[in-house]
Amino acid sequence: MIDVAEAAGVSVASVSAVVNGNAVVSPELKARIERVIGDIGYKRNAIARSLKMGTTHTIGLTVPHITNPFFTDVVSVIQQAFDRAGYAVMLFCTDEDLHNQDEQIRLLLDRMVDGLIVARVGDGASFGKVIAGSGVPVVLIDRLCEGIEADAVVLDNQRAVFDAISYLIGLGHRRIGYISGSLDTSPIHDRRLGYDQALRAAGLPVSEDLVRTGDFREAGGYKAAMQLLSLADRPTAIFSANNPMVIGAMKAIRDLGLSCPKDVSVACFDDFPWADVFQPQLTTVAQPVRAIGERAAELLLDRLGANRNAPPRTITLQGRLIVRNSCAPRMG
Amino acid sequence: MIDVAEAAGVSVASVSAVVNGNAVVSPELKARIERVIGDIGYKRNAIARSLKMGTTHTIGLTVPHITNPFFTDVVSVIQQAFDRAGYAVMLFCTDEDLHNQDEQIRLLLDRMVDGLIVARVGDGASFGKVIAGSGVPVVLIDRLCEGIEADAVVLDNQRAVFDAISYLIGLGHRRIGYISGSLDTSPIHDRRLGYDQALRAAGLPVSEDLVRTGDFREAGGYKAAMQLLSLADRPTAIFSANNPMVIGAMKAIRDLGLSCPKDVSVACFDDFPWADVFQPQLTTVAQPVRAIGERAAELLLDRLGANRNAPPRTITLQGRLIVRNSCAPRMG
DNA sequence: AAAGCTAATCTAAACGTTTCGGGATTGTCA
DNA sequence: TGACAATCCCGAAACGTTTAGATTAGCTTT
Repeated sequence: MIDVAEAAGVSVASVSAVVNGNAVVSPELKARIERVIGDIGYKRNAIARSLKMGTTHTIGLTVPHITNPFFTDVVSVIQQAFDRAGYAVMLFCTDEDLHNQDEQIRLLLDRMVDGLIVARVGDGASFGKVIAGSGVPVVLIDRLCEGIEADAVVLDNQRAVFDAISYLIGLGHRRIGYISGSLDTSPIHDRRLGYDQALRAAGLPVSEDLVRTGDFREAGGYKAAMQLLSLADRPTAIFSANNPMVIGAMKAIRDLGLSCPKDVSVACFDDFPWADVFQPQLTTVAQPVRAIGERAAELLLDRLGANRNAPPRTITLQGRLIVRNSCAPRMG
Repeated sequence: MIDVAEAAGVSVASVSAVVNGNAVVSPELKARIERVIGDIGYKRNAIARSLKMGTTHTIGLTVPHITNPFFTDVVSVIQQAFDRAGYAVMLFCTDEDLHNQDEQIRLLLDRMVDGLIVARVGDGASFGKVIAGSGVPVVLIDRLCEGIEADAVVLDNQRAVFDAISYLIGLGHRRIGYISGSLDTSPIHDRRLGYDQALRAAGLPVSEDLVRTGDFREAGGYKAAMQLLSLADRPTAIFSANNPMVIGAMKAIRDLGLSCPKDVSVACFDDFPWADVFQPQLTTVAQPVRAIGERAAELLLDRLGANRNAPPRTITLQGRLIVRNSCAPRMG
C-alpha cells in the first residue's frame, strides 16, 4: 500500500480510501490509484487489516471426526455457507478428545476468529473456561452444553430414537440390542433415553445386558455387536447410536456368519448417501444435515452482524425414520 | 502484553522474552512476569504476531468436494498431520468450479497462509497466475498441473485402472462401460488412458459408445449408467472413475430392475470403509489415502522448514485393486 | 580506582493496515 | 471582497507484536 501510494504520488490514506471505497475520492485520483494497483499487483494484506479492525472474517469449526458421514455433511454445508458470506473456516477434529478440543479452541481464539461452531466433546466445564470472556460468539451443533450460554442447533434425539425403537418393537422384536456412545455427550444421552422410553412404553424390560457402550468408532461398534450377539439369548435386533459404529456392527454380523435382516435386524442413527444402494438397505434415523448446517451458519452470521447480543437461541430439529429393508419382522 | 508489562513494572520486550523464551531473562523477573500473565489471563495475539513475523502457522487446503469419501479421508489425514505440527488448516471446497477455486486461493493468499495444499480443478493457467509470485509453497494432491512448478503427490492412475479393467477382461467381459469425469483433470485423463490401454492389450476395440462423461457427482453417474444400460448391446460390466458416480450407477442399476453382479458387474475407483460390509461388496481400486495425506503434509512441512527452495518433488503412489464380489464372470 | 566486560533490561522502530482530525483548495453568498 | 462552507486529500497515531540496538548495573581486571 505504501508502494502504491508512492508510485501514485498520493498518501496511503487515499489508497486505503479507494481500496475500501468508504471515503470520497475524486474520480481522477481514484482512476490513477486503481491503475497503479493493477500495475504493481497490489493485494491488501488481510492480516494487517485484521489486526487493525479486530475482525478476521474467519470462523473456527471443530467436530469430533470428519470421517463420520454426519459430520462430513454438516462441515460441507457450513463451509459452503460461510464461503458464500465471505468467511474462511478453520477446521479442527477433536478426535473425541477433551484435551485436543481445549487446545484447538485456544488456538482458534488466539487467532482472533470471529466466531466458533463447535460439536463439543465432554462436559461444558473446561470448554466454558476456555471461551469465557473471549467475547467470541459460539454456536453449538449436535451437542448441547449445560454450562454454556450459546446459540445451539440440535436434534430431538430422544424422540427420534423412540420412533426407531418403537418401529422395531412393532415388528415384533422384544430383545433389542443398543450400541451407545459414551453418555456424557447430550445427544447420546438423549438417544439412550429414547431407547428406554420406547421399551417402557411397550411394557418391555430395560436390560443393561442389551446395552453396550462403544467409542463412536467402527472398532467400538464391532466389539459391542460381538458381545451382544454372543449372549446366550441374543437380541433379534440391534440399534446403533451412530454411523461408524453400525459399520462395525455389520462387520460383526458378517464375521459371525449371520445375516441381516434374516438373523438380526439392524437400524441406526444417521443416514448416508449410499444407504439405499447396497443390501441390506439400512433403516436409519436421518438428521436434517443441510438444515443443521444452514441454521448454525445463520445463527452465527446473525450474531456477527446486527444481533451481536441477542439472547441465546436453541433450535431443535426433528429426525426422520427412513424405513428400508434391514429390519424384518421377528420370526416365530 | 502492554498491560502485563505495566502490571509487572517491566518493558514489553521482557514480557515478549519470557513468553517466547528466546532471550535470557533473570529467574526472578521471569517468575514475576509469569505470575502477572496468569493473573491477568494474558494470551498472545497470533494475528499481531503473524503480521510482525510474516508467518501465520496456517495452511490452506482446497478440494473439489469434501463429501467424496476419498477427499474426506485425505482432508482428515492432512488436518491431523498439521494439527500435530501446530498448524491450523483453512478448508475450502471448490465444488469443481474454476472460478471458486481462484477466488478461494486468492483469499488464502491474502491471509498470508504459509502454504497451500490443493486438489485443483481445471487447467493450470489461471491457477498459476494466482499463485505466481506469492512465494507461497504449494503441494498438489491427486491432480497434477502442467504449468505449475510445485511438489505433488499423485497416484499412478493409468496403471491402477489398467489393472482393474484387465481384471474385468479376465472375467470374460468384452463390453465394459466406463464412466469418466471431465478429462481436463490429470487423474481422470490418466484413468481413461488405463482403460484404453487395457482394452487394446486384450485386443478389444475401444468404443466411444461405452464411455460416458459424468460430472464427478452421483447425479452424473446415474445419468451415465442409465445411458450405458439402455444401449441395444449393453455392457456386461461398468467401471466408474470415482466413488460418488458409482453410487449413482448402482442406483441406476437398481432402478432398471437389474442386479449386480448377476446382470452387470461393477467396479470403481476409490475404496471406502463400508465397501466390504454391504452387498454387493464393491470391487474397488484403493488409493493409499493415509499415505497421500501424510506425504503431502511432509512435503509441505519440509518446505516450510529447512528446505524452503528444494527443487519440486513429485511422489507417485500405487493403487491397489481390491477384489470383492461385485464382479462376476460373464455369462455364456 | 578507572576501564572494560558481561549480563540483564529497556527503548523504539517496524510489520501493513484504518481512520481521525486537520489543511489546502475551491466555490458560494452576503 | 471577505467570511464561510464544502470538498478532497494528507499526516500521523493506533492495532499488538518482535527485535536490533542502546542503556544500565555489576564485576573483573590491571
